[in-house]
Amino acid sequence: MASLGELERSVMTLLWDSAQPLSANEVCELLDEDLAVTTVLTVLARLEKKGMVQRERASRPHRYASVASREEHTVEMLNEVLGTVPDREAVLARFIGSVSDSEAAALRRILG
Amino acid sequence: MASLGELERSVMTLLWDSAQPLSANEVCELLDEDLAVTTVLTVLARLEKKGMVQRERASRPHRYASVASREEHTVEMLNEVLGTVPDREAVLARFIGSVSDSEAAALRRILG
DNA sequence: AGCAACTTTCTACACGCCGTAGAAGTGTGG
DNA sequence: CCACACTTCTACGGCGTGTAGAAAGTTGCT
Repeated sequence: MASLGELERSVMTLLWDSAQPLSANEVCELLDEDLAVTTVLTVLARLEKKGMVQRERASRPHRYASVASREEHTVEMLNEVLGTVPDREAVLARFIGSVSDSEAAALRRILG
Repeated sequence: MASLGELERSVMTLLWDSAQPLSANEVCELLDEDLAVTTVLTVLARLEKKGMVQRERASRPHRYASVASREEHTVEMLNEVLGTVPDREAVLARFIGSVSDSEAAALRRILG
């Protein structure tokens, strides 16, 4: 269970794209919506509880960073989806049948 | 958006595994929990609204069948997950790096 | 030390989804 | 036409999420 709401995802996207951990205020400014900083703090706390961000409590203001990279997290999601079926390979076969030629080529390359 | 709750998933599983369309009563009996038929009907109606089941309104009782196979649906889910990220291939690369040897072999076979 | 400004925590509310099902409505075989 | 089976309508409670004010905590300055 690591699915994200819309705002949660926006926040994660910022953290994923940032080289540095960010403060709640920085996140708040980078999000271009007009949100109270407490809203952002709530979301960050929830993401922390979900294990998706870690917070440096030492520094003031606290700084937040993603625990896993976007790719790692997305792979987890893929595996979660694949975990709902009895036959992963059947699904993967069909998935591969549905991707573009160039992506199929990329997959072949990756698989060596 | 075609994510499923727990009961919804149980119902879909029955429909996916059934060769024939099923009535609400049949679903209710096959689910081994002790649910009211109206509960099952509600869930089936919601699944219909989500576009996941189709209902034969002609026959009485109505019979319900899945619209897409389990594999088709799951592939849709995979694509939904992959749609949340700007670089599908980066995720797929990492995914492939995470699968077992035998599954990697299967993927190679599928890719031809 | 004491205040001002900033930051964090606590609490809360609304909304939508889901599990759950009773009450009321509708159709059908005898 | 009536009992029975089936369906629709309505509803409620819980949970996740977006949203944020009020209150509490911290820090730096004078």
